[in-house]
Amino acid sequence: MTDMTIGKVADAVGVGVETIRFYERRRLIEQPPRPREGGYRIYSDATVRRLHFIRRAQELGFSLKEIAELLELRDADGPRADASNVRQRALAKLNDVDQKIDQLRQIRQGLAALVDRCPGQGPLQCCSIFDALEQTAGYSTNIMNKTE
Amino acid sequence: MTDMTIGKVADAVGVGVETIRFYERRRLIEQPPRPREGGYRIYSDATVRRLHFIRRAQELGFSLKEIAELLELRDADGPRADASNVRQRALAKLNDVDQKIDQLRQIRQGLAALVDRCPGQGPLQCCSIFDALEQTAGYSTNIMNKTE
DNA sequence: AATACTTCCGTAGTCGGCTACGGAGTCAAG
DNA sequence: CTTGACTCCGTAGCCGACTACGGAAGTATT
Repeated sequence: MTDMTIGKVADAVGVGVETIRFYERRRLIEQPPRPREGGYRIYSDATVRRLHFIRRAQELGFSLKEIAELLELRDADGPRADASNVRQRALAKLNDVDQKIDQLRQIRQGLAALVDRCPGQGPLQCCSIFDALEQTAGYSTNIMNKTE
Repeated sequence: MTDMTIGKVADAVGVGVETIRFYERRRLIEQPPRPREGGYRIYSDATVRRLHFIRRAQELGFSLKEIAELLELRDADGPRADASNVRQRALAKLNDVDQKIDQLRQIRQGLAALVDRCPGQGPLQCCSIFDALEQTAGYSTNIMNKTE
């Protein structure tokens, strides 16, 4: 594996160079070691993986702040980690995640219902996609019943 | 139905007054009729429904820009309005959502395992758990939601 | 060695989506 | 008719997450 300088890492992870430096400033990753002051940053595999994690988690709807918390949880691996604290935070996160999943399920259901009711061709007046979304009432989406 | 002034509408739709004016500036809704210059805005049912639509669509993961496009499509009420276009967007979103749910399940599982294996004391060493998210390989969900 | 490319840094700008401010004008209840 | 809540408007600020700039210095290529 060649020296992973910032540009290569950026390509590998699928983000911009500036974004990586931005994450560094935000303390999401450490500044990687460099040969002498002012040299180029050389990234370890671990850091590259960490960056992958950050992107994935972001795709999942976690904010950078939340991601920092998740990473902290993992970093708490070690002799000084206060396990009960970690456990508690893990539980809290688990809760968050469950909520997110629920929310996404609702969204999914809504979209599925829309797709289902939308003919996919012809003028829009025949497409009830908008009607469903205009309902004042809350989530009374009974149209769909087979989400899984 | 009483005169729907902006505050009532805001309450009904579940957004702030400023948000409605913001949507107006963004051309998501028209400025509603008012009794003489400088009077209060009085909202029609249609506009209130439109606002509901906007909120719902947002919950479904559409950005304001995308919503504007959807509304435009509908406003172009007539032979040129193409439902398949709308349907396709919805399908794309549905796909995104499904992927997100899958990944969240992975995280959930990881967190659950973490909680499970960490009894609340002692050092942690259960943290290869987030590995799934660190995988380099694989698809890259388009976080930016660029549907084009 | 000369050239070309990459990275360095700090600061500033952008974009989406609101949210706040403040001093007027409007309207409905008492 | 006064009071007080609501609304008017424009502009400014905020937050999150980047993205751009530009000149200097570090590497790589030939």
